[in-house]
Amino acid sequence: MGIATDMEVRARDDHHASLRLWLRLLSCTTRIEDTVRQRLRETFGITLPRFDLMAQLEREPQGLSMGELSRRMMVTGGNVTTIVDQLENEQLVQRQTQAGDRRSFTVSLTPAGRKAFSAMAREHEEWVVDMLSSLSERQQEQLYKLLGNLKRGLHQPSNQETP
Amino acid sequence: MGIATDMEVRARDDHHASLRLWLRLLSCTTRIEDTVRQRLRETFGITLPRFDLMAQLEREPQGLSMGELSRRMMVTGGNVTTIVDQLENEQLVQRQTQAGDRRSFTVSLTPAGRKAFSAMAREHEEWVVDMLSSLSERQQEQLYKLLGNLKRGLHQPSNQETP
DNA sequence: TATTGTTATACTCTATAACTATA
DNA sequence: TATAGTTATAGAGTATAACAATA
Repeated sequence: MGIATDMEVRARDDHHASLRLWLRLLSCTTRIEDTVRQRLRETFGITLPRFDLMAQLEREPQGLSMGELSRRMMVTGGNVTTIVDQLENEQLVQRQTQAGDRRSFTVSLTPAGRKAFSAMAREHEEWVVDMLSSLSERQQEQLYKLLGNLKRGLHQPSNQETP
Repeated sequence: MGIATDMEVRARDDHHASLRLWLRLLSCTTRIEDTVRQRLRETFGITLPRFDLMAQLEREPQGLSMGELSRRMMVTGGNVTTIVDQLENEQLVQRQTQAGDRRSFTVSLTPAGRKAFSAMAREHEEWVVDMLSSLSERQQEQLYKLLGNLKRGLHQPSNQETP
């Protein structure tokens, strides 16, 4: 499984502060992500991509097309087909044909899927709350804001060919 | 390639603030990591695990055993064997037999490996500096400190069975 | 027996590309 | 022709387990 390399160990004194920051960011995230992944598997026998797909559907009770799922998950279509096939086998999601365009389906959670997802989401949230609990509410807010700035900065690839 | 799902879209109003923070953390990290991975491949034809292994060796000029590499990279031994095999084929690292214990080797960078790594590391650092450049120096410091707190908190699994 | 490392194998996640059926 | 989705395949990246050589 691997519970996260401590990549931060790579940082050396002569490295730029930004690099140290990045390695620390990577190290924290990987550690949390690996824990979540492992617990989702152990507790619910589900993988992160499948959990994510169900989360997408939970937000859209009216359902989503395969293409829209593919776009939202930033994953190519073939992969969505595979995940939906699995979840459909377990009767957690359903494909419904669309009137109007017979090439396309609407995928949505089944009642069983909604129920299963909500149990998983509850646990998942507890894990995350617990793992972040070493930061005060105020610190979490600060972190949230800083990451917001970072994220906005990443939006434009920031390849400003220095003129 | 995939340049990072925007997982943050999963966050909903009724979700705990910690969950939103986690999704944002994941989203930022994934986006940077995917970019780095892609550029390492395009620019140097190298994967992240191979880059990481070379980084480990660069920090230890006297070399490391396979087992120690496996521990530091938090990856099982078979995988280290594969990576070292590849890098040895390209003459970037070398295995040297140890006097004293003939089961074990010392792996270290060759001069060519040192040279190649230092060129890659320089570029890599530039990419990172650029991607983080939307944050001021002061903001980066703040972020670094907050993540330090978080990381310390993660060290003990924080499974404090609430009494 | 225990340890170091290798080999063989499998599974998850992702991508690309050829294909089918509609439109 | 173009689009929605599927199938087939490949390649990272990881794990486990059986194995060989040495301690």
